[in-house]
Amino acid sequence: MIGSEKVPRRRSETRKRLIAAAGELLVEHGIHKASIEEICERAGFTRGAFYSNFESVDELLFALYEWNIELYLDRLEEVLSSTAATPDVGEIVGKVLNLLQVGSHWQLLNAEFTAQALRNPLAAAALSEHRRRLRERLEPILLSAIERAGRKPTVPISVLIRVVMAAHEGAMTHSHFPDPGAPEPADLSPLTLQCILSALTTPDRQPASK
Amino acid sequence: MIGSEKVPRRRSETRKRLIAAAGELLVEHGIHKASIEEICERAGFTRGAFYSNFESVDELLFALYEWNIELYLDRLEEVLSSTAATPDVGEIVGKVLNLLQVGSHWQLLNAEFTAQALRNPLAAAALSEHRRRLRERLEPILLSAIERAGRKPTVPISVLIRVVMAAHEGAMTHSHFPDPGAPEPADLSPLTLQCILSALTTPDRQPASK
DNA sequence: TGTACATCAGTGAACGCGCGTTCACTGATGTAC
DNA sequence: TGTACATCAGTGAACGCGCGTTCACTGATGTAC
Repeated sequence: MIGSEKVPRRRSETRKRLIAAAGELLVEHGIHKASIEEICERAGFTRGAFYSNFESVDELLFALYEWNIELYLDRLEEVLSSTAATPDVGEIVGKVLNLLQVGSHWQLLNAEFTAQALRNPLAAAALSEHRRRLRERLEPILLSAIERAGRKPTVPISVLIRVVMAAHEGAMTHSHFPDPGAPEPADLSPLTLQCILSALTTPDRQPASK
Repeated sequence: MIGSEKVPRRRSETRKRLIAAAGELLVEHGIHKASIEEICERAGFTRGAFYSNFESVDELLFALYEWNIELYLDRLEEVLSSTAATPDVGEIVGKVLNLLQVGSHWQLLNAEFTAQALRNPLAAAALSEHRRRLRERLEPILLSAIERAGRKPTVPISVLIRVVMAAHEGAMTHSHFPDPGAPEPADLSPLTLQCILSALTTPDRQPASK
């Protein structure tokens, strides 16, 4: 009985190392340039180990994406527990969304998976599902932050959260390629979120903190 | 003298066909899965023609991106000339930006190049330059549309245009992966742009049209 | 205008290697009795 | 507790092909005289 857990545990450890190696290589020079041999070498296995754990490269890619979604959501939990007391709506939203994007790793993954999802329906479904889970988690936070600021949404909260997430993603992406000529805000996200929140909420009562 | 133009003209035709073939294959299954052989076959050449025209696959990819930027800007000109009379700010901006994104071809290119730009500084520079050119072209249009609506920006126009473009890109990307569960607006872009324009402009005088 | 020569874009055969895929195997771990 | 057997994760050698890269070539086009 202990044994029957031990074998799969080792097996899943191998999967994890292969997935992690694939993730590193994706960041370094893109998934599609990474060979199975390279992934296995990086993970400290021979190529046979790959075929013993995965059917195809695509299966590995999906596993990689799923794994990163879990990481993403885990980090979200962390961030939320440490910012719950922040009163300002724009600030909390920006903080939450930004802390998840430290470095460009997630953006790289996101860009590659978006490209994949635009032509592969299975990948598209995975991406939709990921966003759905993220929205689900963010909705109550956003709503309560808006309430604490003494405002209320003028559109359904589900619409508001989608607009916020989409605009934030665009702002993050664009912020990574700043205009060398114009000395503008390095990060467009706070301003963008502020626009959306002020346009799609309206004063309700006095802020709770006052 | 005529001849000295004729030879390069034929040569550039070959380049064009190779670039076009690479574009088709990028849309179909991603650039990195396309082999030089496949690109040449699609274009109706043998592999030698590739090496006669390009140093490397990367050079071809850059050419592909440049070529699409030209297409993009050309289509922009067309769209602008046919919508110049539209009075509503949000409408004109949305129309202009949306018409450029018919189908998902441009989004696919954009996603792949964004991924590339996140790790390759040369690609990043190309992307920045492309956005700069697009902004340059859009700025006066946006400004005059805002003026016609009797409003004026509350932030520098260069900031406004960046926020608009970034938010629109995010909205377009997210709109491609709708939530199967929620019956929400299929296209998030109009609402998003409306938010930004109402938050970052203020009434100036009566609208010109009234 | 005609002949001989030069240029050069694209051909297609040949080379060879990187790497995907397979598979008989090893040795560690678990199970039966 | 010990012996014999079963399972199964990962090994590593072998196969072979797809494809990147090279290069001597062909034939079309241009140039000189």
